[in-house]
This record gives sequence, C-alpha cells and structure tokens, in this order.
Amino acid sequence: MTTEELILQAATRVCQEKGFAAARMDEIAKEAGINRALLHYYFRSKEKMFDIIFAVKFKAFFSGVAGIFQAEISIFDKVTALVDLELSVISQNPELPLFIIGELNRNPERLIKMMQKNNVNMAAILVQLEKQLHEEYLAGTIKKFTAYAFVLNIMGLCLYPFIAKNLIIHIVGVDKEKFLEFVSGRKQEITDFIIAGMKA
Amino acid sequence: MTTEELILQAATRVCQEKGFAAARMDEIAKEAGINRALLHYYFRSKEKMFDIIFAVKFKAFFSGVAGIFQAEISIFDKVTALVDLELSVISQNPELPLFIIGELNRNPERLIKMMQKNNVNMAAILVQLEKQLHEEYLAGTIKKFTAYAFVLNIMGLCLYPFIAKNLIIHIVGVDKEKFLEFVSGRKQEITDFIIAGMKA
DNA sequence: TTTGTGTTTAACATTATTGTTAAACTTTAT
DNA sequence: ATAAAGTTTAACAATAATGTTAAACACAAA
Repeated sequence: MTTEELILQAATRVCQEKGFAAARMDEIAKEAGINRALLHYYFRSKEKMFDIIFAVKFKAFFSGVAGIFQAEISIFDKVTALVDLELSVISQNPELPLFIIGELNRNPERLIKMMQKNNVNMAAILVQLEKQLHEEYLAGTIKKFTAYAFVLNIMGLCLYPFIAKNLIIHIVGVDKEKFLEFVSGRKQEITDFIIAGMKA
Repeated sequence: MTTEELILQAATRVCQEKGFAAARMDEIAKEAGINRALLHYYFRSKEKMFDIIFAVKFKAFFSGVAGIFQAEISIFDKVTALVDLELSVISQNPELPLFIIGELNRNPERLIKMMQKNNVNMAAILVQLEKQLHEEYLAGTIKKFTAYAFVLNIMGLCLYPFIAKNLIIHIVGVDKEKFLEFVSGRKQEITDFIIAGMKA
C-alpha cells in the first residue's frame, strides 16, 4: 500500500469517528504512523484531504442505489434489492451513514455538487418511482404510498441501526461486533417487514 | 426571559446546528445578542454550558418513551403510543435526534451517567418487552420479533426522516417547512405500516 | 555514484479560539 | 442616593491547531 493510501485510510477512520471539526491532523498522522509534515506533503490542507475522503465515501453511499430505483422490476423486487444492497454496503462501513449525514450539515453545497458530478438526478428518480407506486396501487398489489414515504421507510429501517449504533451499544451494554452481526443479519426480516407493510 | 435563558436558547440553537466542536462562542454570543464576556459570566466554560444543554435535550429525547415501553397495554397500543410520542416531540425539535446521536459519539460516558441519573434501566425494559413480544407471538397476534428489532424498527421509521432532513431537503430541493410538515403528518401511516408488518 | 523522491525532525509562523481581566457604564433593588 | 448586579468594551493571555520551512537522512533508480 502506498503512503498516500495509508494516510487516506487513517484520515478516513479518524474523520468518520470524530467528524471534520473534531478530527486532528496530529491524530491522523499518528494513526497513519507518520508525521504531520508528511500529511501536508501529500495533501496541502485538512480541507483538501477531507474533500477526497468525502467524495469516496459519498460514492460508496450512493453507488448502486440509483440503479435499483430506476430498474425495470416490481416494487417488491426493488425493496429486496435495496435492503440487500444497503445492508451489505453499510455492514462493511458502519460509520458511513452518520458520517455523510453529519458532514452534510456542515457543507450542504458540497452534496449538490457531488450529486451533479455523479449524474444522480434524484428528482427524476422520484418522479418515476411515484409513477410505479401509483401503478402498482391501481393494480391492487400495494397500498397507497408516496415515493418519499417509500424511500424514507426503507432507509430508516436499514440505516437507523447503524446511525444509532453507539447509542444502543452503550445503553444496552452489548459489544460492537455482536451488534453489527445482529443488525447485518436482518436482511430477510427487514425485507419481509417492509413488504408486509406495503401489501394491499 | 432572563439573560441566562436567552443565552441557553441561543447556545442550544448553535450547538444543535453545528455540534459541540464546530460551535463557536462568538457565534453563540452574537445569536443571543450579547457579548462573549457575558457568556463566561454566566457559564464558566463552553464545556459547562454544553453540559446543561445536553442534559435538557437528553431528557426531551427520552422522556415518556420509557413509560410507554413499561405500560401494561397491548403491543399494538405501544406502537401507536410510541409513534405518536416520538413524532410529536421531534416535530417540535427536529434537530434533536442527530444532536443526541452525534454528541454521544464524542462522549459516550456522559450518556451512561444521564441514563442512571434519570433512572432509565434500558436492559430491564428490553427484558420485559422481550417477554411481551414472545407472549403475543404465542397468542398468534404477531410474528416473531426480538425486542431489539421492535425498537429499531419504530425508531428508524420515526426518527430517520429527521436525521436525514438536510440530505433530503438538498437533494430533492423541497423547503424545510414543507418537509417537516410532511414528515410530521405521517403518524397514522407509520403506525399502520408497523402494525401491518408485525401482524401474524 | 549520483540524483531524486520520500521521510523525519524540529523549529517556527499564523491563525483561531477560548478564557480572563479591569474599567466604565447601566439598570434595578434597597 | 447608594449599593449590587448586570452588561459592555477592549485589550490581552493562554492554548491549540494548522500550515510552513530548512536541514538532514534513507533509499531506490538511473
């Protein structure tokens, strides 16, 4: 692994755990096993380094999702595919949702640019989704749902456990690995729950 | 309103929006319409001020929930009551969930102390809930659910929209008030969704 | 062997932020 | 009217964090 990658990984760990504002260049250097001068040798500034980290994480967060939304498959198949993808991706990267959401608050413009750069047109996706939900409602397969509700329900059920991870770990006193194992193992359960909730 | 309350409100707004690390004493003073010297006149330090803010918000976040969990009512009535309470409380305080969860990561010990101080024994609550879920499963009213799953499903569906608020607002381009109105108005829909998903 | 890149060390400049203080002024209560 | 508490101003101390630099060193490639 190159030093640049090494630094980036260390920086990612620290930034995800603490957020941009609380992340310290010293700690990142220490975590990477190098010194602060070398951080600036590779990445001119904290902000520039963070830009790269955020772009990578953003892609991980959204990659695939847009594709599933736009696929020509039934709404139930979309549920299954979305839950499967979300839980797979986030299990490998438990801090991701909170990181993205947290940093978004610090700099909303960045998100908009990222969406454009990655050619994700969410408004268009929602319109199409709305159409499908309406059609399946008319066909009698599902109850009435808006596209917003559909997305929020799935994301809430899949992502919230990871977002609240530390809350739960500390309140319940369970350890991190056990918790992640439990949450990641709920693909089928969550899928069934959503489909049961949607069925007409 | 006393100056102390005025400052506390301003500090709460700023801290909720930016988090402890990124919140600036200058900005808090400006927001409160006073100067920095007076902040320290009332609250010796940023940390001390934040302790008070967090304690208040923590109580708002958990008050009532424990009571409902322990009430002697059917599991479906608990769903209804929990959704109703969560959405009511959080609608009045949309930044609350992200604030609590975000700051928890900075200082997990604080949470544990808060729970003890407020006499909330989550482990005991979960045991009791587990028992009820099992009984209702045996009685044939619901599918099999662990207490964890039950709590995570409800919280995810109720809280996630608020947590992801800015993400959605900026991606979709809807305005904040419209969004909050929409999300808060989903009590019945979310309750129905959960109950449909749980029914045997 | 020389050259260039990567790396460390250590000192330093700069900036940002918190915390402190003294002095003056204002308001409220006694 | 006086005293006490509240508030502002302005300057400053202390600290912490980022960013910069020069000098020396290590090592691999030419």
